[in-house]
Amino acid sequence: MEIPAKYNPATVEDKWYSYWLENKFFHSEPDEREAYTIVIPPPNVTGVLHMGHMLNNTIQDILVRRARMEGKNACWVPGTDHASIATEAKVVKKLSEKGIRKSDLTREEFLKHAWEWTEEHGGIILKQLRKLGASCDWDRTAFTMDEERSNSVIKVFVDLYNKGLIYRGLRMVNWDPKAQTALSNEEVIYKDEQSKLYYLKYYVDEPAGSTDGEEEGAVVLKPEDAFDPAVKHQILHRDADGRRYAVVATTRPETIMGDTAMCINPKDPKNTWLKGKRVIVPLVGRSIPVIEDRYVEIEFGTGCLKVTPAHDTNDYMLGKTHNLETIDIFNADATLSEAAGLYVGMDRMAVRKQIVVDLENAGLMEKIENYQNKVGYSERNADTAVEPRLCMQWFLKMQHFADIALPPVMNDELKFYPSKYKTTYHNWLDNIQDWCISRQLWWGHRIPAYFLPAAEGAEEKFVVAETAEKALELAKALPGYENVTMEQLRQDDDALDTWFSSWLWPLSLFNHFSDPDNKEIKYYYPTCDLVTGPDIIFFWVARMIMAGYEYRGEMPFKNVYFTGIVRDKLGRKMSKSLGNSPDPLELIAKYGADAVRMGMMLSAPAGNDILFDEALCEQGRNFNNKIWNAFRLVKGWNVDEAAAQPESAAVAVKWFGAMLNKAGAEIKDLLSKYRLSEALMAVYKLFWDDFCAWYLEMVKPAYGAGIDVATYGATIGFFDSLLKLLHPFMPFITEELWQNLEERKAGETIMLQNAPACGEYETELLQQFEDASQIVMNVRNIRQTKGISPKDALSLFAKEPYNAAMDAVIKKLANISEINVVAAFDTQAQGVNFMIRTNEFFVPLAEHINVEEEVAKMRAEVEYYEKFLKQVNAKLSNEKFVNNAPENVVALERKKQSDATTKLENLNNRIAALLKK
RNA sequence: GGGAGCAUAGCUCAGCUGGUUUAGAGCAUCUGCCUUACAAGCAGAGGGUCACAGGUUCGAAUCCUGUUGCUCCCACCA
Repeated sequence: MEIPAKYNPATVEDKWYSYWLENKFFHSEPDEREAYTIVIPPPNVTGVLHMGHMLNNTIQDILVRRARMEGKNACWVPGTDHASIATEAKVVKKLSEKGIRKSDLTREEFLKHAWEWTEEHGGIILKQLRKLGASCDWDRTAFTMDEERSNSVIKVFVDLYNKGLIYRGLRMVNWDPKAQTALSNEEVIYKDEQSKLYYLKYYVDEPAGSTDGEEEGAVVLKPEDAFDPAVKHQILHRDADGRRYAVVATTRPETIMGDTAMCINPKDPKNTWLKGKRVIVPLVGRSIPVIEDRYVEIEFGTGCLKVTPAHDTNDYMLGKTHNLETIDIFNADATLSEAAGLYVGMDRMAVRKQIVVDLENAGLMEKIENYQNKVGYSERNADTAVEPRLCMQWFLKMQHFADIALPPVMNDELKFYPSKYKTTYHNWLDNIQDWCISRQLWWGHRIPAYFLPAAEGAEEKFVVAETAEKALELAKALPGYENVTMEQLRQDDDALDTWFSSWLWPLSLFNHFSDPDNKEIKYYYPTCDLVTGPDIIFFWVARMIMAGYEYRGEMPFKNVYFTGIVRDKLGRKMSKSLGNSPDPLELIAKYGADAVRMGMMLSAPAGNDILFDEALCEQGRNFNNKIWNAFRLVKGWNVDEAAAQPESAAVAVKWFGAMLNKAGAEIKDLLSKYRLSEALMAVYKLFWDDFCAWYLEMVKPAYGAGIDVATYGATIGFFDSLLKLLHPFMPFITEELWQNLEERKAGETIMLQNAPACGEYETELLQQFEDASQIVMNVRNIRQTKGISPKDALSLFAKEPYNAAMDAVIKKLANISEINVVAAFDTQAQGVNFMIRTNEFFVPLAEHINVEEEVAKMRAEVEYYEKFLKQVNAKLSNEKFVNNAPENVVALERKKQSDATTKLENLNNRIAALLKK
């Protein structure tokens, strides 16, 4: 059979993925085996695969495949998230391209479009996951808005409301004016921005020339004067007409129409003259009081703060404490409302530009400074600055959940990898804020609250129930509402935050809420590992833990593996605008899925960011090719029934068997600690270095000769074990080669084989081989430096004591004709000597020797060992060391001492012998 | 402003409770090879004052303190 010299992934990957699907190898049903469960972090239903998914899902697939090969009943449940705000934004955009505005549609019409979009584009990402080999149980594919998941959400909402944990309240929320919805605190991303600090003049509401409140020593500042915020005396401003004014620094001059007070710190010496006065809002002309509150930072700006309770969280708090009026000057889309009086209908950003001009023209602008501040942006609408806005929203009380979710993580019942995220988790739970769960969106789970007709001005009444029918029943039970009709009930228009469905994911996937005692949830829950990014530790991980304990009294998963963020090789985040994000599918097409998986894993220790470089995929591809060619070699051998097993092969088989046991145990240990990249590196070295570079070279028959039965059988067995160790990392090539390694029955797969058992091994054998390989490398080095071809056989002298166990191997790999064990080397012979540990070796080389060179080399060694010995001696002559250090450490130092002494003796003897001639 | 983490070879990282011959790996580099599995390869080699400064200790990359430089998270300084 002729096998091509290069591995071509494209020809095998689809074939084996279909084979796995046809045979339902990914499908899991509860049985008597131990369950191993992972629920996928559901990607956005309309999303496409990016490098982050590639990393995350590769890790999950490795864990799942490994678990399967450990005999566990592995179940990886896939699904997608409805991602309410992101998806709704996409649908709105698509509709607007067709000239349709959302406001022109009814809720039902809009949802019809959204579902169409979801069905058309949804699930593309799940198809893409197949390309990378993901072994998800596709029969279980779920969606956060399918029937079971939706019912779960509604049940939970009603339950939490009945428990008194959900409430409705007028609060300052983060408003996304583009999507026109509230956002949770977690959905706001703050970015540093270069902006301006505007210094506005607020004239005091008093006649020109007043001096009321001024103390002696008060300084009258001119606009051009430098302003020192730390001054300890009064500072005031007076214009040419003798009118006094205060200066307020603000980044948002467009909000002055909503000002209802000016605030100073009562302890601020600069501004005491303002106490009890009223000032006039520039341009607007409205008179507002000066209030005092210690919240104001004395040294910021001028120490005067404009208070706009409707448009700033802190100002809102101030407004509450000081009973200030609240003037909401913005519409929902952040244009100015009638209440503003000025600039009505203009967008806030346009108003900012215009009002600056108008203030300057009116002489009300003291100065403008450059200023760097933080501006909040919507996480899902990246170009939209959020606006603090006061409105009625639904909240979930979080303290109860923080209380139940903190202990299990802190005491390691539920483990985080890496554990540093425990601190992050702890801090967040310690300062937990109530969760704003309502969104003014249509795409999502509609809040099951129903408002009742109420008299003008009376407080709105509502009932919360799973269905409108139940709501009506509840309503009729209320005093005065006995005759209320279905038509009079009005369901809340808002939808729930996406994460309000995601936090139930491990529960709702196994139908906990419709049937809490069902067989599946009992079997698969708690799930085993969760693999996700640290960026959603609050959004998702923490909240799943809360829901898990609240509804099942049990953790949702035993371990959380936090992946890093995929960056480019310069350490920059991958982003569309930088164009530094490769398309995973293109990479797979170019290098093969196995190679890309390996490329991702090579540099991805848990929790560390991975600096992705396409060169890593190349390394993966090269490794695939290496495996492929090893296979070609082995399958190309002719088995010779009559051939006896050569000594070198017998030794090689024994040695590699030991090696495999050792590496297998190491790999198992690394995997159990989630050190996947190190586990992969261990397999890589085992295959490339130990198996290919050493073992195969040792057993390789001479050209044209056949291989004996025993060696061939052992080699096939080793290859089989290696493929199994590799399979979780590189599923496709390992299945392809495993299927061709030996006759297989229909329906067999490497996927369901047990990982090689790792038993005891002889450490002595490994040490002997270590020495032998050192000898081989020394001889090769001699050949290289002396220009001797590997084809010319050399002879080797070994000084007693010497263990000849590996002689056959040394002869074969170093092309040595004979190994002579002697008591002393012939001082007359020309050649090169070397040492392995304290053993001396000598290669006679009649004509290649330059005595001076050899002596110089050995003298350098002498120098090295003398220095070394001096250090060791110093240690050993230190009484404190000998008395305090543990016995084994002292013994080791003595061994070093005697070894170094022997080496020095050897070297000096050899130098003397060389020079004698 | 608060908190966490990091700093070891050109790059990416191991180095666990301090002691294992004056620090390891992969990649990259250099030298020699188209040797009959593989040039996507083979053989060999070079490369580090473990960020800096103190301290603890018989002994420190490892523990402590400080300094510097990065990274991330949280927080309402207009």
